[in-house]
Amino acid sequence: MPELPEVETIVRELNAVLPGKTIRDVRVFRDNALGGTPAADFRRNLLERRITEVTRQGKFLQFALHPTAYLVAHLRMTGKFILSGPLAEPGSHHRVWFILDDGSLLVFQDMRCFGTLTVVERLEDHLSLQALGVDPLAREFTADWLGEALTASRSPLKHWLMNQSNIAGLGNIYAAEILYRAKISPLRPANALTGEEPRRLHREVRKVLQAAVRKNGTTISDFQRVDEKSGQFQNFLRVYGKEGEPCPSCREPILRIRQQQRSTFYCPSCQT
DNA sequence: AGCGGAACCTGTCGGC
DNA sequence: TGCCGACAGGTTCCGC
Repeated sequence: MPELPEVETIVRELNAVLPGKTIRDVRVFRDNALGGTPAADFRRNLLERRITEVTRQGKFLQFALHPTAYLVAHLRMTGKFILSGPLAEPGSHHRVWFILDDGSLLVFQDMRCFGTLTVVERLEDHLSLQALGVDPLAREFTADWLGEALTASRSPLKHWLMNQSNIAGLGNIYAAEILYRAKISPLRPANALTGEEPRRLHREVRKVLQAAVRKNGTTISDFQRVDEKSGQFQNFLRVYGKEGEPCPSCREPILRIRQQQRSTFYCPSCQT
């Protein structure tokens, strides 16, 4: 489900309310997300820790805890964090409740059970975080860096953009939207870009992500913010999910193809 | 290095 | 109505 703009939206909203609150209790209703850690250990590692800050790296959320440790979360396809008042019973997709010292509830819910929750002492201990590439909203993500990085791979661009060890945070929707706006075919090998193309791609990565963050992300079927409101960027998508509809620029029908077992939407006439 | 396939789960939608 | 396959904002592992 969520890509960088959706995770960024959640992080901002959590950060507005969680810092200063202490985890009084943890209730695990289904433990798929814990990666084999026994629920009792998971609970004990979080009990009586105070949340100091919520940050993001790529699509990972990081809850910094006092006096020590981090809760690292990945929402995968259908994970959500919802803030709630006290509840008597868990909802059908509630997996974990974090009960806070003011009586409120941070609910981790996840229909498909792909999401992950991990507690580590130091962020350096989290292998998946260590494998991430540059965050596209960070200062290090420059046009020069991108141009250089692209030369190292012959992967199709769509695949390259979604590889989290290159750029951390892009997924299926934004990769398609970025390539459309940059007028570059998703099928082109990464190292085949020439002239101004890397610079154009860099500009669109930044522009699309920043615009999507301003709209609080994209809600297609079920992305929800912390307060259960929707994002609004779905109203600005130009190709994703629009197979057969006319390209906004040239009126040719948008195509849908299969790449790496995912749908890719693009305009075969504008994107070359 | 890169690709296809399968796996992890649940739900929805369209076709017959 | 009901069954069945395809598909879904993700990642990882395995074999060629």
